[in-house]
Amino acid sequence: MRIDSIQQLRDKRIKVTPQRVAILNIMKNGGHFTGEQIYNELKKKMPSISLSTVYSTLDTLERNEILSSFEVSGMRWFESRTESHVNVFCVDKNRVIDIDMDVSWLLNELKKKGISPTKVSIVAHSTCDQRNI
Amino acid sequence: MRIDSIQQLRDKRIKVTPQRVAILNIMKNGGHFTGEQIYNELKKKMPSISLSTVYSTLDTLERNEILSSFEVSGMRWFESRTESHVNVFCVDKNRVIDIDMDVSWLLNELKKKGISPTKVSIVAHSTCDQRNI
DNA sequence: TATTACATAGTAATTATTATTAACTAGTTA
DNA sequence: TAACTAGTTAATAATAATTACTATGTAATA
Repeated sequence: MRIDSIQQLRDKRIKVTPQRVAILNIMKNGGHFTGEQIYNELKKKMPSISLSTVYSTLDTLERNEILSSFEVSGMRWFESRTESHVNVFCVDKNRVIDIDMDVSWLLNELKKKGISPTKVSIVAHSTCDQRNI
Repeated sequence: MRIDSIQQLRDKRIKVTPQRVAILNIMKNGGHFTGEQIYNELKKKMPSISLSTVYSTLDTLERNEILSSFEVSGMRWFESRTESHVNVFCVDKNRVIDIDMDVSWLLNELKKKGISPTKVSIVAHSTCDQRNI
C-alpha cells in the first residue's frame, strides 16, 4: 500500500469522494487497468457506480497527476505510477507489466532539444509467454 | 521520396496492388496519418477505395514491417518509419512530429532484461505552440 | 483451364469513450 | 449548524474509430 488515498486527494486540493477513494484504493498497489476493469472491480463494493463516473474520475485523477494513462491495444490503460517508465504490453496475454528502468536519460535528451513534455509513454510490444515476467 | 513503393512490396513478397502502392506513396515522404486521413487523401485519386480496405491494408503493411503505428489521442497513427524513435504528440495542434534521437540505448537496456520487443512506441505529450517544431 | 488463395468494396456491427443533464454532496462560509 | 455553491455523480444517449462480414474480384498455381 503506497500512500493514503484520502491524503493524496487532500494534497491536490480536490474533493475527497467515496468514488475517488475507492478507485485509488483499487489501483494504489500497482497494476494496469482499463476503464472497464476498474468499473467491474468497483461494482463489487459500490453497485451503483456508473461507468461514466469511472472514466470522468480517472480523467480528474490523471489531470491532477495522481494517476497516469497510456494507450495500447485500442484502449486506455491506467496505473498509479506517474513518473515516466517502460510498460511492456504482452501481446499474447493482453496485459501490461512494468519494467524497472531509469529513463531520465531520455527525458534529459528531450529537454536538451527544447521539449518539456507533460508526460512520456513508453510501450514495448512483446510476447511474454516464454519468460517469467 | 524514400524508396520505391513497388519494390518494398516485392521485397516482402506480398502482392503488389494499386491500393497498397497508393497508400505507400502517400506515406513515404514522412508524416503521421490516421486511417481517416489516408482514406480522404486516397479518395482523390481512387474514389472507389473503401475505408475498410485502408485499415486492412495498413494492418498488412504493418505486419510486414513496411509501416508502423502507435496509439495516442484515442486513435492509431501510421507512419513510414519502422525503427523505434520518439514521436511528440502536440496536444494543442492535435498532430504528431518526429524527434531525431537515438534510442538504441533504451532497446539495449530492454534486451539486457531479456525483453526483445517487436516494437517500442515512445510518445511524448507536449504543447507545441510556443516553439518552432 | 480449373482451382485455390488472397484482396477489395460496401455495409453493418462493435466497443471504448465522451457528452448531456438532472440530481446530489463535500467542503466552505454565514 | 444551516445554507450555499461549485464540483461530482448516475443514467442514458451519442460519438467515432475500428473491425467483422460477405460477396465479388483478381492473381498465382496445379
